[in-house]
Amino acid sequence: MIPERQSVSESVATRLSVYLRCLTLLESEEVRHVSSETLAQRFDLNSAQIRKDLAIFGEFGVRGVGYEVDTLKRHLLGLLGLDRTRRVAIVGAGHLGTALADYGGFHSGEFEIAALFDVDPGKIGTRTRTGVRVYDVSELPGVVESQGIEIGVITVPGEAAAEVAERCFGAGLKAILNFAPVRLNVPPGVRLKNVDLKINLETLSFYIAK
Amino acid sequence: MIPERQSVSESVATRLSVYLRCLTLLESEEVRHVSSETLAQRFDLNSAQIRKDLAIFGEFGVRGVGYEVDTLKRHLLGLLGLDRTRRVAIVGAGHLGTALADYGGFHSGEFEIAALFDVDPGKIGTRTRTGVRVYDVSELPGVVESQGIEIGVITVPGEAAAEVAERCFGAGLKAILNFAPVRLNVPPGVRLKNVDLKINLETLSFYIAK
DNA sequence: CCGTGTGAAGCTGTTCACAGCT
DNA sequence: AGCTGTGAACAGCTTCACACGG
Repeated sequence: MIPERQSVSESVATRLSVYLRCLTLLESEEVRHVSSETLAQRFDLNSAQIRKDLAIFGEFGVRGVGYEVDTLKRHLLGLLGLDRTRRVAIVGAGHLGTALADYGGFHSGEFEIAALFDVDPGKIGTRTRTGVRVYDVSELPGVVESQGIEIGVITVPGEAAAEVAERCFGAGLKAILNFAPVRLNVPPGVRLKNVDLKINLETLSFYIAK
Repeated sequence: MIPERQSVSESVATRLSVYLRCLTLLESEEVRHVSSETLAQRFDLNSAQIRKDLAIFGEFGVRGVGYEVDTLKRHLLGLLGLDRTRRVAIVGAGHLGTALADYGGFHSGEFEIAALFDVDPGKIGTRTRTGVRVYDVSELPGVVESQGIEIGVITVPGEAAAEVAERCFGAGLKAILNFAPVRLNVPPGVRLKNVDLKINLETLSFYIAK
């Protein structure tokens, strides 16, 4: 009935996260119940898709009534594995890495940036503005283990990314968000997502060209 | 024959950018000619897809031979509108905005971060490490016009994003890269791409959950 | 009667396989 | 002979439309 994670498509997983955000907004407006049609109209989604996405994981709605905002939100938090704080390590304490470490958007209890890593002796031992500590990359396995870190964010230059990725896998990280402009080969069981800023800009450029 | 930009799918546009990167790498290795099959094997792509993507825009290859690296690269640069430098404005001179402004990955001649914008009087008039100047957001239309800026990057907090986006449209920007965690409504003719870090992390979290 | 959950239809994007050009 | 360019097959995702349960 409930499918293997690997088999659920990226689009569905992404939309679950979108639905969660919509519900959080509705909750702050003290809306108690919502139908898939109302959700769809309000947030520019397709109602059938919402129902189908949710139905993959169970029957969260009530026929003839709709979904209870609070209940559905808790279900989504559970599905997304956000019923407990997930700890994140950022490898690469450059400007981007430290900006992400201090980025307010993550500090809602779902994610905690537990540590930064770098090779620069001048950075190791320091802390960011919000107090995230910078460790030597060689300490990655130990810190990941002791702090219960599960997700790695790679913000090193492209040349260093492949080696850093190997270290992340070796340290036991099971999910990687990669900002380096290179394609990484991941072992089975590890999930990778790329955020390639240059490719994003080039794609935009394509549509305004000519 | 050559299709309207709007009709070309996002995936194709993104892959053009990927192909460009592959060719740049081959060029640096002084490889002169390449077949779709070689490209596919080397960079883990599908050869039929490469051919089909390229064939949308013209006949860039030679049957029985393959593609000339240099020629194809120039075609791709042209298609992506990168045969001249595209100027970019970043709105939001916080840590993320300044990190992006100084990010080395852009400085290959294709893009130039021409200006930063903020509302904080303490930031206005300053420059980043690499010399990008911070302007008052109210100066957006004037600076966009005088500097020939075409692409906007939004790195303001979610609450401010909708208003900032309107200012970008008003200033005539035709492409927006949005880092704020909100869905923006764009007028026709403007291209939007979202980079939502929280959604990326939540999607990763989904796959390591349970 | 209303809105969910879902089979079926429709559509988009990917891959195959080969005709045709060099 | 070799590899591109491309119609046809295929796969996956989205949307429709309605049966079913509250």
